[in-house]
Amino acid sequence: MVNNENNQSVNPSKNFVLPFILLLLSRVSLHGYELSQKLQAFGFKSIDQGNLYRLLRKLEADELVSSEWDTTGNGPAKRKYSITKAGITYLKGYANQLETYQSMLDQFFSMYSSFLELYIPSFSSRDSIEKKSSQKRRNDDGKEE
Amino acid sequence: MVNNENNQSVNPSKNFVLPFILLLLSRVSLHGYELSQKLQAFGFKSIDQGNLYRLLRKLEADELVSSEWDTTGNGPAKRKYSITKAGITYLKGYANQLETYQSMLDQFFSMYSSFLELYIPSFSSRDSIEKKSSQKRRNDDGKEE
DNA sequence: TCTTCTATGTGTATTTTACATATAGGTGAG
DNA sequence: CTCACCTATATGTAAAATACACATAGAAGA
Repeated sequence: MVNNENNQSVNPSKNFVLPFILLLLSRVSLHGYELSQKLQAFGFKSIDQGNLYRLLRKLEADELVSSEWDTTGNGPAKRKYSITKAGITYLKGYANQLETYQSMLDQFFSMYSSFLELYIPSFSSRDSIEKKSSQKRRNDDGKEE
Repeated sequence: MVNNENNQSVNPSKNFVLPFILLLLSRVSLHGYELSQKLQAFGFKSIDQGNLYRLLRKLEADELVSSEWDTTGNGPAKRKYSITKAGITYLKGYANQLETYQSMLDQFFSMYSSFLELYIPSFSSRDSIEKKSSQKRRNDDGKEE
């Protein structure tokens, strides 16, 4: 599931959630249930709990994360996950893939704007397509041309 | 595979290529081989030809596209695909999902910048993270603040 | 003739995802 | 005290998606 260095899938549809998990764990150790909630906050509306726990065990087997039981606090024991050095390396690789993905989406919406103008002639290009983007991008020189 | 109106997957990892196919067909009719090439130009580096043709037949069965044999021109006969009215409706639905996806990526890279600053203190935020984005986004008023 | 490119497919194993279910500690209502 | 509900982790398995191999066939050119 976790591909090796030269085999990281370029197809963004594979394990999309994985880089998000690694990124969250790069900040602070979390257990599965917390991860599930943070991922939902990220926009993953239907994380399958069972598969998430299975994925975490797989990541541990691949040594991208490590875990230990946390019996402090109340409620059932929690398995607290931390990222490993290898996990950080993978995070960087996945981030590169997500950039490609992002640029594909940019291309999609650029073309989609034209589509809307064809099908809905009254449509003005600023409405509703691009406004959900929470961030802007800069060029290398920091200007925004 | 193609979910109905109330069941369109929020998980962007499912059938990521599908909205791109519908978008391409919304502009001009294409046959599978052409689609394959255009998708590669979009950034899909490893479209499986066999699965692409299978997906197109599935889309036709679901009436999101229609096809007819094109025997003009030279070379083997081509199956020319066109988008249907239902296909256009689905395209709009998928576009909404991709917006969510885009915002998730924005959140990812926002957090990832902080990560890099922690792990690579000399990192300056304009370098290498955001520069691969081919496009910029505007606010609703058209300015780029 | 042989290779290469265009073009469309099928077969099938593997991987991923979806859905159901199990276990168990803790909290609060009634 | 028992029942519902939340936290927390996990397994079993069916369905869907993807990867990889291979088949067929027209046309072009060496």
